[in-house]
Amino acid sequence: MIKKKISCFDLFKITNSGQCFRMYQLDEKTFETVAFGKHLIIENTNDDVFKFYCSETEFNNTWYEYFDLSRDYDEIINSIPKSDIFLQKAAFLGRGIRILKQEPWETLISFIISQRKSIPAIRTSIERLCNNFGNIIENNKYAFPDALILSQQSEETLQTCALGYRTNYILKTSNMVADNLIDLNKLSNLNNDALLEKLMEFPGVGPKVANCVLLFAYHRIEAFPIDVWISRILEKEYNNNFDLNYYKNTAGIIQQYMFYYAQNSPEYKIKKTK
DNA sequence: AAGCAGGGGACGT
DNA sequence: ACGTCCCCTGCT
Repeated sequence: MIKKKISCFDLFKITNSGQCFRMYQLDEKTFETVAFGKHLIIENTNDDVFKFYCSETEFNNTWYEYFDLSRDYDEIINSIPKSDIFLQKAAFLGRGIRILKQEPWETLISFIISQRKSIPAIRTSIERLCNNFGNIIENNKYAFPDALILSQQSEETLQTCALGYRTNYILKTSNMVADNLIDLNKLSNLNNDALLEKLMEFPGVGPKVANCVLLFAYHRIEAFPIDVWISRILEKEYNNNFDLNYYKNTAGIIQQYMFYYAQNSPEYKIKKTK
């Protein structure tokens, strides 16, 4: 176990930020996640003190980068202009969210699944995928299955993970990666535009999913995925006149604050037509 | 308690 | 620019 003092690190908000789907809250102060084939438990003992239940080597080699701990998020929040009242508000609410650096393969499949699904439904699908096809790590904890294993499954077998019409996307994408038509780990040296274009070669990957993979796996902080929640914000708060150029270097982080605000504010709950 | 609407889109037409 | 793809979840 190692103990760290970290500011701007809110595990509850990260768990519910919609960028990862395998992080769970165990009790008031304890969270767990599985990533990179490792199971991690973190305890938020008080204020900004955290206990990571892993070796120091594992912390340094895996989790430090995974949780983006080298970045100063307060500096980013402070750089938001006072005139942007909405973002001030959203950043205050979302303070503590960090942009995770997740595995490209897992992120790609997760966000293909995400289309037209609610977050709990996405979690269910991914959990079944891991339990059914992933390597066991320890009791009841399974790694995210690799492309080869998934490519060997039949449509019927994959359907047990409640993937719906996305089954075919995932099967084809798995085949492309298993056959090494696109090597996800070698895409890191592409610039944002080229990377986006490359990812969109996978079936079921359009601009939104590709931008999520850019941001949450390749850690391109400039990526700005626009989903239904963000477009509601851009319409309601900015009258569709949001100047993204102004926030170009931190667009992805700004996007997370917007998303979190939309998810947690009553005025953005889905309206029911009576 | 069953039935219905809607959900972090992409794709073919 | 539109309808359609599928199924889980949360509402009534």
